[in-house]
Amino acid sequence: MNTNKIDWESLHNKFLLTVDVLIFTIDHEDLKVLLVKRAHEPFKGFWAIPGGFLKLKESLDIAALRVAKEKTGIKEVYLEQLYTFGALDRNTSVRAITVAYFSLIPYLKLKKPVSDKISDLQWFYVHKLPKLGFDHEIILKTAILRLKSKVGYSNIAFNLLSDKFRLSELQRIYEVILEKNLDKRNFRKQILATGLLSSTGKKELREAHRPAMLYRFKSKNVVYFD
Amino acid sequence: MNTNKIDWESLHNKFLLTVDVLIFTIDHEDLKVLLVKRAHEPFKGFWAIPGGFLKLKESLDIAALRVAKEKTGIKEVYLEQLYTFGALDRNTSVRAITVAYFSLIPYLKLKKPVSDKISDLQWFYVHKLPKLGFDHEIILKTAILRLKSKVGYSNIAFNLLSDKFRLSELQRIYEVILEKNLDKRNFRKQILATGLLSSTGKKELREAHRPAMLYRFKSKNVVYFD
DNA sequence: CCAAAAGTGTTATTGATACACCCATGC
DNA sequence: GCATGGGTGTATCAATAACACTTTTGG
Repeated sequence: MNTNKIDWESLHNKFLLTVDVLIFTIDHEDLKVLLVKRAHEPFKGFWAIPGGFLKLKESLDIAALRVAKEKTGIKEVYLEQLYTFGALDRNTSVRAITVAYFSLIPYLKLKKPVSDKISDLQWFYVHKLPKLGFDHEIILKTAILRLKSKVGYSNIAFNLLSDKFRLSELQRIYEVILEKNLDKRNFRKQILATGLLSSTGKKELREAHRPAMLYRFKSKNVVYFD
Repeated sequence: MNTNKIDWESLHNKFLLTVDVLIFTIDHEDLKVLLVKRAHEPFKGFWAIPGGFLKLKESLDIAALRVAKEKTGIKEVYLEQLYTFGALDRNTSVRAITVAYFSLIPYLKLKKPVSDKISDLQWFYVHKLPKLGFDHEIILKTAILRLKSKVGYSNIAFNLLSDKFRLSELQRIYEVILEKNLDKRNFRKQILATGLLSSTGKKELREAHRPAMLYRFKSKNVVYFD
């Protein structure tokens, strides 16, 4: 069997196969997602999850990484496959299958506002969303649910902070994702008990309160708890 | 934008998009998976996970259901999307993307041995597997892991039993999936505490021991615990 | 009466939750 | 000295884990 001999017509292979990437970050307010304003039909003018067509010589993971890099300018990002959406009515024109990924980015790595020129790329608070095209509201909800549940049994949320941080910052990340307040003492006990953090020994100064000890992650590799 | 005008060549859309379905059941021994012997290249003669090409007018879920029905003859099966596999080296010839699902079937619904004629369809204990084609060992491992973890926080395992059953049967299902023995008293306490079972009031007789109370699931809808 | 699976409660351990005050710094 | 967030320990409660004997039936 040779690639050249395949009769693609007969394989009923007329799908668009796209990879969409939900790019999340958490600022001092809330969870944010990066959206693009569509320049073409269908859903021209609507906001949508960034994505692209899968290339022939590209794995799904690499395609997702490419999209994430293109939009954020960051080379190393946390990426995880979310779900594949393939209902019949999810696109208005052509049959499209989308493999959705989500990505977590530390807010501090985004100092330069993402693509000044391209104003059709914009961060939105997930609780203040515009109208989205396609079935992207469903995809976004799926991603937020996954994030919320996975935070409970893994260290996935570490990927929303850069190397040095205060425990109170980490706690805020968890509070934003879980949408509830946590007890400071219990949080510290538990997070330190995982053994995944180490103190840098340094303290953050120049603020009008007692300086906080800075911690770092021993590794950002995802670890699953019981 | 009109479907007829799409230039499929230019979209680099030369993928095979398949839907593979891992069909599981548990007999008196262990967890089993249904495999097919491949009649054609690539991997001719190897055993593989049943699957098929996605049809143009068919959602992913429906495609998976079709495959599951074809192979088991059962209309209503539990199905769940597992993961989408799209590495470059997963197939020897053509670029193929596979959306994998898994399905759980009560052993008793399989009374008639699946497709007598088609001896290239066969159940295998997941701990006594033949050599599999493609990347199907990885897919299978992924599925087993998912099943194992999900049993811990959902009632997904209910789908491996038919309507009436003894608590000891249910316990065996859990033990097989978790690959460890459970304490009878604790298991009963916990499973009854979910409120998802109800006693039928009837007992199973004609066995050389004290007859067991038969239970049923109030619903097989998947419920997630904390 | 023997074999085989059904059924049943209590205790100990562990993990999760609730809760309030002093500390170090900048201004 | 006051405002601000940093840092710390204990007691209660809930969930989980460990553990052994009696019961009912068929043969």
